[in-house]
Amino acid sequence: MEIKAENFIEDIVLKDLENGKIGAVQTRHPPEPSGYLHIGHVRNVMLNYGIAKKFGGVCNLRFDDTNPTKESQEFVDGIKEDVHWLGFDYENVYYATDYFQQNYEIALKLIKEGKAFVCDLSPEELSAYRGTLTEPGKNSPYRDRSVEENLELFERMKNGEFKQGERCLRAKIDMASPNINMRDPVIYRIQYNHHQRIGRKWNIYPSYDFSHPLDDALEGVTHSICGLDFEDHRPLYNWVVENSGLKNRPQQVEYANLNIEGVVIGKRHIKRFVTEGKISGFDDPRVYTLRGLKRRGVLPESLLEFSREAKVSKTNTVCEMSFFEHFVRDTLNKVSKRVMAVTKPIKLVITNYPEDKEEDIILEDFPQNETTTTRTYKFGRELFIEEEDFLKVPVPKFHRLYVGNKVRLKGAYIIECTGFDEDENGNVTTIYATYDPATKSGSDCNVKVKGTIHWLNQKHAKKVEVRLYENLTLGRERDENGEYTFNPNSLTILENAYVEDGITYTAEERYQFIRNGYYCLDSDTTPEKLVFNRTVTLKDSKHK
RNA sequence: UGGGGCAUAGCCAAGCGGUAAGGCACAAGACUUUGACUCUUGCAUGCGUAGGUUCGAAUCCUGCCUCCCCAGCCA
Repeated sequence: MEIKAENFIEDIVLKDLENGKIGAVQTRHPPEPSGYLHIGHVRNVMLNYGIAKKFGGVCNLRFDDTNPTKESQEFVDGIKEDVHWLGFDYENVYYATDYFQQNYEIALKLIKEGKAFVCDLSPEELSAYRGTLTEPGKNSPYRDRSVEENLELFERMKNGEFKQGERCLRAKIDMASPNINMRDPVIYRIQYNHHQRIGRKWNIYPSYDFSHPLDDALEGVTHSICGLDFEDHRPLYNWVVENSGLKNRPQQVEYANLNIEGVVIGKRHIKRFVTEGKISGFDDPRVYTLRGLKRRGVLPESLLEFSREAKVSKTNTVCEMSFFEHFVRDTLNKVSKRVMAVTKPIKLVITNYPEDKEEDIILEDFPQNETTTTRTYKFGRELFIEEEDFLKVPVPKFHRLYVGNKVRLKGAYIIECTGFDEDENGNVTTIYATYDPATKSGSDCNVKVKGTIHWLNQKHAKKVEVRLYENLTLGRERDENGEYTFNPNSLTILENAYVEDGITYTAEERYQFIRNGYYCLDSDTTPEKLVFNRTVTLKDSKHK
């Protein structure tokens, strides 16, 4: 079977394979454990695992844990869980800290070759020496220290003899480079914070620009896939690899991150809202972390499909919310149990139906599948129907209830509306209708109606809570610290709904509340109280 | 005013010198015991812009404009 490249990254990989530049592909998924994975990460995860799998290579999970001030074990565990939930199995779990000894030895080698030096400039001075976007930088006065002095100083940095920020190790490249990343970048800094994994073992930490290419080469990564924002770092990435003395030659490939219109993805903001107590946690259903999405009822298949269909390119991608929701609906439509529910109940009386009579109405859970499980509704004289399914005065193309019109009660009979009561404010209080016994669902009847509505027997309706979510967004205002405020519209909207009492709901199932959207049980559900989260609405907005 | 990128429909995107794929959204219609799903049809004389090369240009060349990224001892 011929393997075809589906995007420009696969194209690069395929060509490298074909012309023998590499023997087998190897990739890595390199999250920094400084937050939970969010929807934007899915494509990166998928690209790395997907390409490795497609071309018969391996993909390792590697935590880029070179900055203990931002990282924690909580995020390491969380990311592993999330990757697993998405459906990927990593062959190996590595940590950048695994390579600290090798990183250190390569730093020593660079110093000995005169390609790195210890700099005493303070962070502020270093910044001033770096120059600006339009002006070249100036050489550090410490740039020409002898190899011996550099070696000694670096050793003392390692031994913890200096304060944080007092000295650093820099690569000796070119202070006049138009690419700021090449102006003698810092490759090692002093760091005394406790590290979640290695404690206080090291006093010096390699920077991303130094450790990442080295770790790629050390692991045998062939293609180092990353965001567009690292394009400027590629020359430095290559410089490090070339001067490392390592024989592997990993190649950095950049692509555009995937965003969704109006969705807050920044770790910084999400963390802040958690800390400020604005949201319940990283799994708040209003936020697009994988856990938030999961709690809201989104299935991993939808995320994968979404990420696959939002094609990879190098243009800044911001897709519409409707594009994402399409995949959520598409997946849910295939797996959701169909259940009747009423959110705004209005009383319907079938005037020619006996008061004491009750009938079992059996509906299939999955009308479109072979699955034959069913649920039972009790039909009776007094029902609830959805407020919006009735209009005092019909509008054109409205096919549901109004006086004189016929509709089918889902799974039961065809009824004809005969009248209604209203209160002094003109609000409809009760609707009256007659049913036609010959039209029972399943029987051969010639009556055709355009509308079908759902219903619940008042006596068997159980009140539940439903939560609708507005996506987390940032307000326009800034607070006293200059931070964007939490948009007050990003609320949880609590509503009541009624469902059939005799049905058991479980956290594993997804439900399509007919004509109301897809729901799942929230983790706040208790035996006494059923709480549903609305995942996404049905694609039905006309004549509401 | 430096460097690095990207420009094709409302959104995402294919296209790589031979006459603009596909998906989302939208619109119309069919079907329907969910106005869902499914199906059918429509949707760029046009590829940021101005020139040039060519029998022929979204594709090649030149100029210009827009937008994104870079001045952490973050990643």
